[in-house]
Amino acid sequence: MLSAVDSPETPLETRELRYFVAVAEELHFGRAAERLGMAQPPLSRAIQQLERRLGVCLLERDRRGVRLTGAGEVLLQEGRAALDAAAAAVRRTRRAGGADSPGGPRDRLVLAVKAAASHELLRKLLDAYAVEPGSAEVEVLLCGMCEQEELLRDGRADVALMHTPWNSLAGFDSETLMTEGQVALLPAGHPLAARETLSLAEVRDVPDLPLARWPTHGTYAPGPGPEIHNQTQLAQLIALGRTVAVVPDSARSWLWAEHAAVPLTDAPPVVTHIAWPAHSRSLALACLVRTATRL
Amino acid sequence: MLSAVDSPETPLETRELRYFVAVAEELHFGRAAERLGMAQPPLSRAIQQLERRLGVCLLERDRRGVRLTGAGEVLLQEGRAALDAAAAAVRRTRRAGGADSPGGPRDRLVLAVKAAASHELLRKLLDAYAVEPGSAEVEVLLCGMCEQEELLRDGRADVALMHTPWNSLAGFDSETLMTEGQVALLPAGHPLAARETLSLAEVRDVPDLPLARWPTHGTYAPGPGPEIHNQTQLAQLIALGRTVAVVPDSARSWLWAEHAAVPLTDAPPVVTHIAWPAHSRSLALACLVRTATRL
DNA sequence: CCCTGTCATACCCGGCGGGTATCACCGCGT
DNA sequence: ACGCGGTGATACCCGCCGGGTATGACAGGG
Repeated sequence: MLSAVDSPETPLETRELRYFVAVAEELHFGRAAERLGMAQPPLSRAIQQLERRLGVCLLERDRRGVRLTGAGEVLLQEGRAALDAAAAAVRRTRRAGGADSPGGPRDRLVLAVKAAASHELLRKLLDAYAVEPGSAEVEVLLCGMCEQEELLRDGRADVALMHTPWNSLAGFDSETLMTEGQVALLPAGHPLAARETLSLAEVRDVPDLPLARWPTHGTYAPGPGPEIHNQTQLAQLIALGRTVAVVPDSARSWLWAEHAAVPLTDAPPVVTHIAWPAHSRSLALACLVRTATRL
Repeated sequence: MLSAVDSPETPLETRELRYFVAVAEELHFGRAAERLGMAQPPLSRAIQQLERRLGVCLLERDRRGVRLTGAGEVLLQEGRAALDAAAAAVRRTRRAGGADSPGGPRDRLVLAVKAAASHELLRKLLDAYAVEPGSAEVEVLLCGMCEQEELLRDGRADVALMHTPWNSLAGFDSETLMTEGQVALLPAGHPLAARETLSLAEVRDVPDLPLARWPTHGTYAPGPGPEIHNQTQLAQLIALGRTVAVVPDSARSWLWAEHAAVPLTDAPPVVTHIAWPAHSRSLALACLVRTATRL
């Protein structure tokens, strides 16, 4: 009631964002406070202050738990992005601080790649880049299926190999490297393994072979198939005749004798991109991108 | 190859970022402090703390003034982005707070358009959108030549019409709307006005007609021509025979009798895009984009 | 009913962000 | 050469606010 409209530019500290994001993710003040390493009352107070400062109701406190309002959803998303940006600022500054050359910052690149991605492309890229004149040391950061975006956003990586449609290129600069089709991966002895081609619908409807489920941003879509954590596990399950999977053509390079690959007619093509944070101005990065597009 | 030990994750408050950005932009602690509405000593101390926390030297204090180190340049750029993200979080949350509909946030869109942009496209877009089922109220925010990117980044706008090569689409999602050539705009009586076509080199080298200079991000490139602030001024100067300008085809809609437009053979085409912050999930926005791409 | 688990309130304290006064240092003017 | 102005750095103090502990209000469940 006192400072009703204190609003003219109150820039919102990252501490407040961290607090809100924690609460919004946990939907529970106690757990959020624990995660933040603090007590619950000051956290409650901080969120209240935040709501008053924004003049917006962010959470609906039902006696039993907490729910996000529409504005809360927005702040959760935007707040995560802002926190990522701040974290990226710290990481990139620290990295630039080591070797201090005013013209072109950092002579080291962190490249994020799916652990399950095609090894061949990566190998060719690294080999070609290593002999480039402007090349820098490249640290390869192997990650899970959908982590590249986060790594790039929060500064843990400088550049990534991404695969649409699984990764989103939103918010990054990117160049297309290659396009490939997809194949159904099934046990060699299965009746469908003899087919020349298959459709997605056929693969999905095999009664004795539930389609394997990959994690998307840490969570698994509901379904009958097994939850896949890594490529070896998937290969094993297919060899055992327990599941079928839809994978890019390049997965053929790691097929077992017990596997069969059948081209899919209507699966979306998988496009490999090299992506980096918008507005990057590192010479080493530009050189890597150039090398990649020329491979 | 292993990442070095980052210090125990000190997430960097936006206050510190504001301080550093101010100092980095002013390159002067006194002026920066004044701009921040505070005294100089605490600002010095804050920057020192920041440098110690990051373990990086950001500024080179020469007795006379201050210069940025390489790491400082990085932090300036990244810090601005992070501050924009935080500001955007505040603005978008406030806007979402008004009408609280948990499914689709905000039923109002702010569209940023160059004041000098083609009126026709905008008119068609707004008319077509108004009759769409999922449409929202659209506030048109007229801005200068290069402000759309900042408006979109810091949340003052939800969507923008941009024109490459002047605007950069880096960091945004976008769709292409139209492509047009460019023409030379010169006084009707000028000898070159009778030509069928011209080349950029010819336009640049007219001795009595220096090429007009548009601001790029608030600053003017050096050159002999007059500095242009708005379309009316440009039209006047051309009509007076004082300058020549290179403008998109669509500028023909506002030609005066005293003007002549001659197509350029080698000018880069101007592409109009509709762009919005990556990861926007507003239904109203999606509908606007769909409308735009269809007309 | 009481017990449990939730978030909110009340109150206190210490740290730190910010202000004032001052210093150390250099370039420059006469 | 010397003082002067202007730079950023240091010293010190204080008030605010972020955070902790204790407790309250209120719902659901045994």
